[in-house]
Amino acid sequence: MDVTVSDPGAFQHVTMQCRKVSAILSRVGDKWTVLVVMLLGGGPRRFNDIKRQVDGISQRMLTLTLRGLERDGLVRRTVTPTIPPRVDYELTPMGFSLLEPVQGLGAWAQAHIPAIEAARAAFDAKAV
Amino acid sequence: MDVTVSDPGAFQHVTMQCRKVSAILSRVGDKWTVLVVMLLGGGPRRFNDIKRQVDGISQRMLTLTLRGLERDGLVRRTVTPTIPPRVDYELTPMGFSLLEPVQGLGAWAQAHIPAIEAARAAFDAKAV
DNA sequence: CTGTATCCTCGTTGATACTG
DNA sequence: CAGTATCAACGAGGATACAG
Repeated sequence: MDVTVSDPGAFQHVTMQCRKVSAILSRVGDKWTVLVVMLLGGGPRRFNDIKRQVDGISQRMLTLTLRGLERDGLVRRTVTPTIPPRVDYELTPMGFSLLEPVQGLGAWAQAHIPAIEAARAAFDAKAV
Repeated sequence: MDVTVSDPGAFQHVTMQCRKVSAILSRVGDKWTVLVVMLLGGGPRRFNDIKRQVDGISQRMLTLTLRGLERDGLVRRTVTPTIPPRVDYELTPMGFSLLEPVQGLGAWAQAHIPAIEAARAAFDAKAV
């Protein structure tokens, strides 16, 4: 992309855009969203499947997370009105397209875990 | 990377890793961190320069954000003990390396703003 | 200029219980 | 099974004042 960061001035007139981008980014930094998206990257899942695999998430939070993703058009919710009801969640094409940049960041994070932990240890050591 | 998401089973044994990655990702989703990192991508800045350019950030939050970045080894803090004191912040090599994946995600976000806003409008319309 | 120290509020989260 | 409703607790964040 031509989003050259080396131009400081570029930040003056994109503030508006930055807000929106920042808002979207915050969803990626969300405690559960990324985990759910990554999981759904493996294919459709039912509500309780997700709940079981995303360890530690509460029913409430899973509902909210899925609603948010659905609202943003990243996930599609399919209800099969049987008894008991069955609801499947799956990534939309846009949801899948998010997977790539997220994995890029995930790869960076994974690659730098040792360096970051070392830096923290060094920092904390200095701070007594 | 070989982080194939098409393999559902891959999530069973990387949970531990996922936690850490998720924690790092949450910093990217942080309200201010990304903005500061992007700004510093344009070169070293002084405390108040950042405060002015990252519009809306409080002194307290800027301090905390910079401390966090410094602790993680992403930003270097240089104090010049003059009167009044002068403190410069700049990205470390690791900080710069973060720029690339972050921009990847930023580009995705920017490219999908219209689609997401449309999806939200459609969703909200249905919900009455 | 560059922080630190309090206080206080608001939003987010989790636990729990209930419904279709 | 797949939610919704309600409530309590916690922590992030802003405002303000002060310090080196």
